[in-house]
Amino acid sequence: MSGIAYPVSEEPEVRSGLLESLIGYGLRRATSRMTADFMTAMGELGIRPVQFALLAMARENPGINQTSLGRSLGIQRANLVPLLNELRLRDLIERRPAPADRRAFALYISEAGNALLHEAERRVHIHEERILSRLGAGERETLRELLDRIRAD
Amino acid sequence: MSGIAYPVSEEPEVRSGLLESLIGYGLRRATSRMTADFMTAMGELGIRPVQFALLAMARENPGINQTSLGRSLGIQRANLVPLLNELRLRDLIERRPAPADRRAFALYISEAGNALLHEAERRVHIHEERILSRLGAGERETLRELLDRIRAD
DNA sequence: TATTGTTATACTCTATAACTATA
DNA sequence: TATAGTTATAGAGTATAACAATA
Repeated sequence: MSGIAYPVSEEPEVRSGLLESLIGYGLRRATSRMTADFMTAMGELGIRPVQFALLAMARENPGINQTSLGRSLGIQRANLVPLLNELRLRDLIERRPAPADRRAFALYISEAGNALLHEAERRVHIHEERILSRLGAGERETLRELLDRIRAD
Repeated sequence: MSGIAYPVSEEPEVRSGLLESLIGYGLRRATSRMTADFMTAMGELGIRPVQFALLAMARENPGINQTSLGRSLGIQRANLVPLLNELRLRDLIERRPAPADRRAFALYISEAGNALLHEAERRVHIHEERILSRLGAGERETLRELLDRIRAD
């Protein structure tokens, strides 16, 4: 007997049976690939996923405050501070005193932020189309819905 | 007109239409919740997702080397070093000279590693059952398969 | 008393470049 | 020349505790 035959010049296959059976592992790997391609898609725009999310939320919720913004994105208030500082330094968002609460700030996307988000959005759609090319429209909707049910508490 | 009526003592709903339409965002949020609950499930075992994956791979692929291990998990060789050092310090994995290549090491899960992985695996299944309770068996299989298609290149 | 925003800090994950010893 | 493992380092994500100003 010559033992197990492997294809010439390939190493023995690596097993990962347990991991492949876990949804959590599949989620991690899929998210990792998605994030890497997101960064490629943004290229010189210098927009990471978090920043894209912040700009999108600022556009859709003009005047939102930091606590509410953080809660809706799952980002802690403390971690939001440097993220928003960077966006303000780049003049992508603006901050004004909140009218009814002198502790809080009202956040707004700027003109430049709107323009950048518009281009980023265009690229995100190309990016998602590229990564999800193996999924039909119905499958994408199914996936979105299943992911939502995992997120919900 | 009194304006839009909100439920008493709740803040106005936050919109996130764009983000909710993106699979990438759904993946990030679902992974985030999954990871947090994974950590809770492991409790005092002190096992993070990466370490769980390393132990599982070492168990299923006795004698695997670091490069091959890293490639199959999507971890760079350089980042693997401190991770494996920690597992070796805790006597969860062992390293021996690779028989056919004096540059390489052969990795093996230890007795203690096997015992710990066994308990971790038990908890992981409880954890996945808890998070995926809203998904039927067919839906879980569908999700696994869709995630695999996203991971593939 | 509770909440908003902030600072400081510590861990972890990820990416890159450069080195050594072997192949 | 290429590969296995290592070191060093830097950027980014995430978590906690504590504080000042205001509610």
